[in-house]
Amino acid sequence: MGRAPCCEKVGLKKGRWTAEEDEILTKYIQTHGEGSWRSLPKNAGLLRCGKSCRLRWANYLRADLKRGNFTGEEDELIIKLHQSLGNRWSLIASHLPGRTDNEIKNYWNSHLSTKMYCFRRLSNQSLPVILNVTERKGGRKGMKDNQGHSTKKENNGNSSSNKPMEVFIDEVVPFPSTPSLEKETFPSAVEDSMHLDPYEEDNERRIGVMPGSCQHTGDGDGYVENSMLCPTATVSVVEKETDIFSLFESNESSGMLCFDNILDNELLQTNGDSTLSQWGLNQVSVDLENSGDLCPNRPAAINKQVESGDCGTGDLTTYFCTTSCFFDDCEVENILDWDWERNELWDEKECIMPSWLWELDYNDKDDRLTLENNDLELHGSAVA
DNA sequence: AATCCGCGCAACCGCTCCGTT
DNA sequence: TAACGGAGCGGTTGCGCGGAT
Repeated sequence: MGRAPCCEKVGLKKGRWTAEEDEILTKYIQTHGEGSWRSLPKNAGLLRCGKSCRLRWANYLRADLKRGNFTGEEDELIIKLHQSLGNRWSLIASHLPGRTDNEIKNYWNSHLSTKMYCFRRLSNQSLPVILNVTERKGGRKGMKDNQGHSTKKENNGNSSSNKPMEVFIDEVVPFPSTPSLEKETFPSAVEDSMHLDPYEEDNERRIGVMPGSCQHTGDGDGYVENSMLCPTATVSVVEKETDIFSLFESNESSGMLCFDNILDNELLQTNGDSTLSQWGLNQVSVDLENSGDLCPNRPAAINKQVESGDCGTGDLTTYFCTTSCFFDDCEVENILDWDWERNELWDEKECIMPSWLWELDYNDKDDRLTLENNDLELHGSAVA
């Protein structure tokens, strides 16, 4: 027994709104104001469901709506808010004047979420795997046949409605979680990109690329603001027998295991001898007020905050970085920053896009971001 | 020129929340 | 306190445009 319909559906029009309908709805709301959506269609003389009227008004006809592409600032804000709030689109929209929840949701699903490179543990596999999450493929779907029936195939109970985000797996690669698994296949692109053989003499050492983020951790009043400033690819060296995936907490909403989950949980509460540093990551605190000159070794967003002076007395901000860029005065080996304008990952120092992160068959070694042996030494000594 | 395919986005659906009776 | 109904939210669908073949 289903739920009673929200309105009498018989005889109601569905589908795209016409200009005439828009005009009727707009004039009615301008005269009578918003609200009473259930009775509105009847009173206004529209053959539409009240919900449909509300949606049309809220998402399209309202005068205060902003049109046009999302700006870089809006992108950043959406990412940041989504990190904190999850899929609460209406809440996110309330922070972006002129943007609707529907618009932001669509934008997130089509632009922002699809380039995330995430880790995921498949339920039927004992070994963690790396999934290459690529952009959504497939054109029209669910087309109707000429009788107007949906042609969508049944999926044997694996309803996509249970999956918040579609994930397309190009390649599944077993991830060696401990040295005892050292002969497992290692992601070729990762291995290759390092110009290192992870299986040579020093077998204690293991190289991995973890998609990550710079993490901004509040203002000293005990509140941890889980806001992501930028996703930063972190090159880390793992020296101890640690199952990285034991650190991951399942993302409740998507089931994806993302690097941010690590930062959201245990790593935020760690100290110098923690698992954080085992992974070649260090927590760096910056005194925003007294930080002096801008440091190229910091994430750009931190420097931007310092530069703008957008901070109060004694404000501290914290971010995580690889060991090689831990010290402000040391030589930076690599800081990979997401370029929201280009929608690409860039090496801030070399000004190149490390395409090996996305293209597993990338062959042009000259343009490739490299991690030389001395980087490895730097990682190793600092971790120790 | 015709067809296919990828994608953006408007709109629908079903559920939950919350105020009222 | 329970029942009811309106409003709002988030997930999903599918239309239509434009580029590729």
